[in-house]
Amino acid sequence: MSNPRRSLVNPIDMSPIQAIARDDAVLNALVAFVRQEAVRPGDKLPTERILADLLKVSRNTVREALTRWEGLGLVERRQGSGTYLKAEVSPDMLHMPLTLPGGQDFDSLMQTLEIRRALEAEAAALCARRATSESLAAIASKLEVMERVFHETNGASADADWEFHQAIYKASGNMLFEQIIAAMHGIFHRFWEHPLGVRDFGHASFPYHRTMYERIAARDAEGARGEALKLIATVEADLKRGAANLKLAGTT
Amino acid sequence: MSNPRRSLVNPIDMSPIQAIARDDAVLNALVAFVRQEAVRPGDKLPTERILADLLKVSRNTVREALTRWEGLGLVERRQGSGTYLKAEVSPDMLHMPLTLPGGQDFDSLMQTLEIRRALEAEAAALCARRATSESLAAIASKLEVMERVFHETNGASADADWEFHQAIYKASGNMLFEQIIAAMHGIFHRFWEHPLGVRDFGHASFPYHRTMYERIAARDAEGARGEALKLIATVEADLKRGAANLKLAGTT
DNA sequence: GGCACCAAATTGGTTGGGCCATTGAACCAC
DNA sequence: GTGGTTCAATGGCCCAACCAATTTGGTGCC
Repeated sequence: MSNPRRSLVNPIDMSPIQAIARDDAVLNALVAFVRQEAVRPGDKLPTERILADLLKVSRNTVREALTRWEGLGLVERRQGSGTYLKAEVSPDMLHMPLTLPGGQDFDSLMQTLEIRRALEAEAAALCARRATSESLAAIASKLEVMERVFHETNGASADADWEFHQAIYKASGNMLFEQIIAAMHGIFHRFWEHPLGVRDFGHASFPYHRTMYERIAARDAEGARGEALKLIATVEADLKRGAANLKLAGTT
Repeated sequence: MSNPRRSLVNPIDMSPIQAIARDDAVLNALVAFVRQEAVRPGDKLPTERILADLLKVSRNTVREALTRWEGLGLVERRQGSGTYLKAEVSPDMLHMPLTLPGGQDFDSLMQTLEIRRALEAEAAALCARRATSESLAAIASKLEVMERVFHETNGASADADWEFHQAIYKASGNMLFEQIIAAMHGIFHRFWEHPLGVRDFGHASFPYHRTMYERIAARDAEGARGEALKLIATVEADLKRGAANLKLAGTT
């Protein structure tokens, strides 16, 4: 036979690289494609069948790669239509999926609010320092829409409200604020599906949107932070009110 | 963007009709299985073939579901061995995939620091209000270890430093702080593998650990917040110093 | 018994084929 | 135009293999 001790001493032949990562290669190719073709968020990506043929891999492999991106919120798939880019991608992007327990109970909601209070205040302060005239105009526009919808619908301005806040996060120059707070906001939306007796939830926060905007427009960072804190405080009060209702209803 | 006329006419809100998602059902079933069988992180999950047969779906569908979880870091697959749980799962988990472009440059690190500044300050304030005597003792213990290691090793107390901060997050009574800041911390450390010329990085923050602890022990929420801000400020200064070095080195 | 070695069973990774449900656009009747 | 119909494109799912890495268990040699 051959040398029986070969396994103990391995002088050369160390090429462990490139051993795997078939579907990772698909994603890298997709990143290259996006850059080369200047695909913008919202644009359509090549179909799975075309990608499979182009990259000489099975369509199933393409699907698993896209499934990973879908889980990370980078693409959106619409059956019968196509796959669309949802966020910017670049070769050296850092994906950091964070999963944390997000219950539906009062304590969990209160915890998300504590996170939001910290971030909302900081975002408002940063926004006051960094907002460009364009982003200020965008914020003002969202504010006006929100106020108009609020009066027209007698307070049902949740969507416009959220867009106003998002404009502030964008203007803060740090997209992490928007991403993290968006996750917290998602919990609240699942919460509102189960209505809990607080009819005017969020109404008390209404006036602080304009005062916060005014402090931002005045480049008053600490003032903006203060108004943001007042705004969150009203939401916390509403939440506690709802928790009280829930406790009453639960003990019947 | 939004439809400005919708509010005038029809306030009906249809359900977000969505027949089913086959692979979502697989994940839900897996969550149920994990809870029922008390699977702990590190344990092995059923094989793909068994799951497919058990849930009466194709193995391909099982794979797509697991691929999503793998992308979120919830499971780890080892070819030839099996699929292993990597983190706790619960029916109402909050997935927060964060993506920041160019995770290695100065701007990205600065963004993570801005998040950490907001959260660190709030956590310190909450900790000052809520810490029990036990958690206070734990924080003091971590502080002493850190200070001792700092002097013994001439400043190489990064791990002990981190444990001190974690003790504060735990004492804040809101685990979201620890988890989110841990993610930010992870980015920082990954970057620190590439040393960048700042030899005494983090040394300036040393004295503020004790002052922050003293404000917490004194139940002085705003004082603790202030010390936390000072601490982060020194890290920001160090980072800017490193960025200056990097720019010099990069333009040669 | 203890150890190195080898071969089969197990398990995730990939392939290529196929069918179904949904979408959207072109087309047609009214 | 309006409203339906047809039809190709596309993602969702299934099937039955085979490949590659790992584990496992046995075998034979000290």
